Amino acid sequence: MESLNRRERARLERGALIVRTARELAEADGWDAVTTRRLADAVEYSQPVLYSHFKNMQAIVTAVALDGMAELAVVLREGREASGLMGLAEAYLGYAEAHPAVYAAIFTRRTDLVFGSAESPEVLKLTFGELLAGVEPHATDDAETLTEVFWSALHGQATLNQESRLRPAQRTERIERLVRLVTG
Amino acid sequence: MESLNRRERARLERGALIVRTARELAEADGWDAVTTRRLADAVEYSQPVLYSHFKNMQAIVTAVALDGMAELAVVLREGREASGLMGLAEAYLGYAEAHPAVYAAIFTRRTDLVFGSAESPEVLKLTFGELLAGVEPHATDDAETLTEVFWSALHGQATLNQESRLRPAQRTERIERLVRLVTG
DNA sequence: CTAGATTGTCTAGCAGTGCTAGGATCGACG
DNA sequence: CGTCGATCCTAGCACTGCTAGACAATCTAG
Repeated sequence: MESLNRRERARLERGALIVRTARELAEADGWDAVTTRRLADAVEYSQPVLYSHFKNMQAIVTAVALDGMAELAVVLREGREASGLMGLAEAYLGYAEAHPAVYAAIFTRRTDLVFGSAESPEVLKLTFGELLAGVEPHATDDAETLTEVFWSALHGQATLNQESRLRPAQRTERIERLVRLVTG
Repeated sequence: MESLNRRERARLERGALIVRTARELAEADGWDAVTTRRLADAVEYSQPVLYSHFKNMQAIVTAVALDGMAELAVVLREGREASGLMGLAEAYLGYAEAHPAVYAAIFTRRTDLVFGSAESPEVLKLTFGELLAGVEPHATDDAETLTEVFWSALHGQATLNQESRLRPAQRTERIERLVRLVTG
């Protein structure tokens, strides 16, 4: 399992290159600009190479999403450890703003990964666990449901912010209000 | 202004037919299934006819979104008048669940309508006004910001629900928790 | 009632999309 | 040197949104 020969390592490397490049293209010009031809050009291979690594374009987006989820979990932990629920909220929205394409890949684009089942649960549970850990100290009874409510509220702010549907000047105030609602 | 001759009335009628059909197709098979060819087929005209009514496909989606926003405003008012903030929240999420394609057209699909400016403000302000009217009685100071927080929370639940990322069994509990957070 | 202009509609096509079948190329090995 | 196998690319399919230009229907004027 451990020892991969040169070829296998090269393959893995190239798969990672594809995901990395897709992410860069998406962050630069949006997901609509990430087409198989452009992506293939950017990694300097032809389109079929993409399909030898991923089942389809959707799978590439999913790979970017999974990477992003892992990053998000780390960011959330740091924010929480630094300044509790407020730090958590700031970290969440900060990540969504700093990496809109990745956030879209995780949450707003149609994905083939099912969330509730056995598919790719570890990294999601990790992220949800961070949220739960932040909310738990302030929950009187059902912390899990409260976490879902809190998460939804953050997600709503993230997406509505992204589309400029909330007043930008009140951004921080909205976060504080939300946190205060939960902490009581 | 008032008197439109037969032709102009027929044109208006057909424009409405296009929007109505687009909405039906979207609700039936999702927006990805709403292509210019299928839509043209469904209304029994050729594709160019669509473009004599709308600048592009995006404009058709926008038209569906505007119709939906008006409907949503009505539904929100009814919910609020029937049972206050809880009725408002139920109505909002109920509409999003009952008309997922329309809700997507309004909020999650990329739209060419700018929200903060003079473009199509009436109907949006109407909707936001309903939310504001529901939140205001429970706000101690800045009702508008609190409304944005509340709206974001609803929107988050709507979208995360749609993608089965929240436990379905706790749906009602999440709404109640959210409302209780705001009402104090 | 006819000739001309205007309006309406369609056919056919472009450039781009995701995706794939088949052949070319290149390496390792006998 | 020749063969085999993996790797990769060219070329193409069916689809997308969108549009130019030909055609048909309707209205207007004489």
